[in-house]
Amino acid sequence: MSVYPEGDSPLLQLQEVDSSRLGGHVLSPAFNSSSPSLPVESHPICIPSPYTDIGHDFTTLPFYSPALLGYGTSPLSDCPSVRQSLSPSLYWPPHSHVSSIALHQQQTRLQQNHPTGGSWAELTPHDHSEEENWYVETQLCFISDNYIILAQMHVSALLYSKPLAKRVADAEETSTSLRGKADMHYCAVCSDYASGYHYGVWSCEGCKAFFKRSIQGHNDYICPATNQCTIDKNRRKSCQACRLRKCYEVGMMKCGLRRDRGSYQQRGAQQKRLARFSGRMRTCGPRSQEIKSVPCPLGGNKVVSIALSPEELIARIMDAEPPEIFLMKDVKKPFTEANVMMSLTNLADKELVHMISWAKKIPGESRQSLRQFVDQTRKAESLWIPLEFRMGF
Amino acid sequence: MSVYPEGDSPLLQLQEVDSSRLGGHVLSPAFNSSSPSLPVESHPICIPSPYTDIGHDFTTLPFYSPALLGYGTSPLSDCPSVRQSLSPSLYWPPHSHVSSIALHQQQTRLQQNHPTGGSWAELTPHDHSEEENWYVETQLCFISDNYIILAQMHVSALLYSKPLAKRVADAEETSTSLRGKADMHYCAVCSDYASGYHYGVWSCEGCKAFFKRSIQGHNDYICPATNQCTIDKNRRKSCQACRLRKCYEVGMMKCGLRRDRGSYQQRGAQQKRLARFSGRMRTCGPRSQEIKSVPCPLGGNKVVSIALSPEELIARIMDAEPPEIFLMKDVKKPFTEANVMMSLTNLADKELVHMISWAKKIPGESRQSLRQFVDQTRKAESLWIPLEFRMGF
DNA sequence: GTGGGTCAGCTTGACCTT
DNA sequence: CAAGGTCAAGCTGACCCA
Ligand SMILES: [Zn+2]
Ligand SMILES: [Zn+2]
Ligand SMILES: [Zn+2]
Ligand SMILES: [Zn+2]
Repeated sequence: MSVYPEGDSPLLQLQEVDSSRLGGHVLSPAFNSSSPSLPVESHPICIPSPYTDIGHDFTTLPFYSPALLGYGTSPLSDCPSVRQSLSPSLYWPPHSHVSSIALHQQQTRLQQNHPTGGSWAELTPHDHSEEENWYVETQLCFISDNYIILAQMHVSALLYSKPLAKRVADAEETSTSLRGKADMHYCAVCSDYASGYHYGVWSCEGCKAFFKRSIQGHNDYICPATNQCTIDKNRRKSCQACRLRKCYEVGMMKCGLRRDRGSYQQRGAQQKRLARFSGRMRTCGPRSQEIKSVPCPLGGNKVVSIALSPEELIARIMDAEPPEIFLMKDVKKPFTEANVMMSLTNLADKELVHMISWAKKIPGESRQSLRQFVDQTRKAESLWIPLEFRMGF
Repeated sequence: MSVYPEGDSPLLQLQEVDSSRLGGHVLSPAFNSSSPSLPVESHPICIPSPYTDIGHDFTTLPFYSPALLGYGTSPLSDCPSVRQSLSPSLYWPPHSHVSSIALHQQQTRLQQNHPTGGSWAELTPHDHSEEENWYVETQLCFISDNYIILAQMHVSALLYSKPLAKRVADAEETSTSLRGKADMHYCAVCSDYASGYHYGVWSCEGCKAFFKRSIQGHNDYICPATNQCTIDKNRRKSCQACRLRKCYEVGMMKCGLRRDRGSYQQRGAQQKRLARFSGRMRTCGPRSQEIKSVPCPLGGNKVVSIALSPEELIARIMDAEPPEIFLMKDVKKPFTEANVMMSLTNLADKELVHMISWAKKIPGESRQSLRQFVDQTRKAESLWIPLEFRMGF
């Protein structure tokens, strides 16, 4: 039975990798703190570049509303409020519009030409009193037979207390200052002079207010062109859709990046699975992916093409268990904030790929919703711009 | 058989034409020695756009190498010295490489912060008791059937010390007639319900008012995309530039006079300037565009899908007659070099847009080369960013 | 120092006047 | 009837405050 026809798989290159290394890990909560010898890392995961295909129609992509990447503390925090604001990684509200997804590269590249500083290299273990736990989380939920399959992935890392993006930006600024513009920041959205660090990025008053209005109310914008409008100081008013898209693209979030330090103590037992890495970073922990199957209260009344016994279903789910992924091998030395962040993002990319691949192997009704998910993800992959794009590597 | 064995020769041909023309015309020795300004050659152009798609290859773009646009003094001008100071920065030296277009943004940004020249800032309206006639010229050459179509556009502008609206009107007035076309009751611009026949076309209240405002005042719009925005009821507000362009394309005109279909009107001795307005086009005043058709010596025997009689070809060309564009409305006071340059650039931008639009209406073999032209131009459109970007406003 | 509110200035277009 | 005027409504962003 092929849950997902091979020909339709948009991520063939990834599935192939996944298939080759399906291990015996089955829903295991066990945490192997470090296995640097795992072969997973040796496979470069190729996320299709968002900059190659500009012919996509993004107008129906209901994906972008919340940030795709959620950075924050305490990924498994018990505080719902925190989680709600941080975990929306791949959660998109039904009402959200997708018209704002297409990337625009020029503006992004604008910020790229500064090698991120090495401030992080100075970090030493005793500095961790202010460290925060950043994470990237992805989750997928769909119906499989009579169950609701919920997959959660997250990659976490300990970072310094200061918001990473800002630290990177500051590092860039330091680099920039070498050219004489000491304390001048530019809006990550429109390249105008930034008035401050708003909603997680350096931005101008206009983009700040625009984003504020967008997240507060009206935001169903339509691009008159192809969702690739240039957003700069003079043209930012011309296309709201692309402006909002770019706001998200550069990392603007409704919830500010600053987290209250107290969340650090809120880590529960589950969080302890997370392992530290070199004293300042956590790997993805045991199984960064969790799979939960709960009875579907609605009763799978929808068509289930192939009925599976509980045992068979379990077997398939177990068989679909994805490989472990570890961050350590990806991280380049020195452990600059930039390097860590890039590795973290790459790891999140892999997580997403594995999750999709995993979901394909879950039998049953999931195919339809999975199809949707994959389509959206494929289009949304542009969001997973590796850090080098967003941070100037 | 191709008249241009190279395949890409039409544009090269254009280049040659430009070069020769530039040497003989634009660079005419009209300069007044009293001008303190830098000579033309000392201002290599750059119009580098930071917003250019870096992934594009501009090395094969022959369009911009030598000056496609000639900015210079009008042969009729009485104040060459001032003109000289204006013209330089929009010249492309023949040796310039297009590949240099794709510049890094930061680099450009730094360059932007240095407005070129300041001598002009001292110019004040009272210095312009003599009227000056500036013009922007654009030309396009391609093969249409067995003809080489050479289109030349130039826009002349009069700079006065006083508001020039009346002068403009004087220059534009031409009595024409127009025949109502059909039962069209939808806006020709945005497809909304038309409220009447405004400015020569069926149009809605919105487009009517928009066009009114545009011809009355501020109309230096900038398209955030590639001048190809979709203009409909929902998106017409998103791109003023494309909306105005479409207004002109569908035949809106300031004078709003209707022309009888098929009526011919001779203009000039050299060529007949037949003003046919098939329900939407009109001729309004002296035409700034000249169309020359000469037999192609190489005998373009390539496929001509539709054979047109000379009369038909002429008719089509006449039908494609673009609107007039005047600079005066755009120029902001004071007449600083920056303001004038910005207006000139905007004007050239509009010219290019209109020229492409015009070329699309020319039948025959031109389609292919036009396609190339448009594609390249589209890529190069980022070059046409108004001055405020290049001069750091 | 940032999130959010404020409101003058601008654009739009339905409606009105000439 | 159409050109041109009017102005409420919506958007923008500089400014302000907590
Ligand atoms: Zn901005
Ligand atoms: Zn857009
Ligand atoms: Zn309309
Ligand atoms: Zn446009």
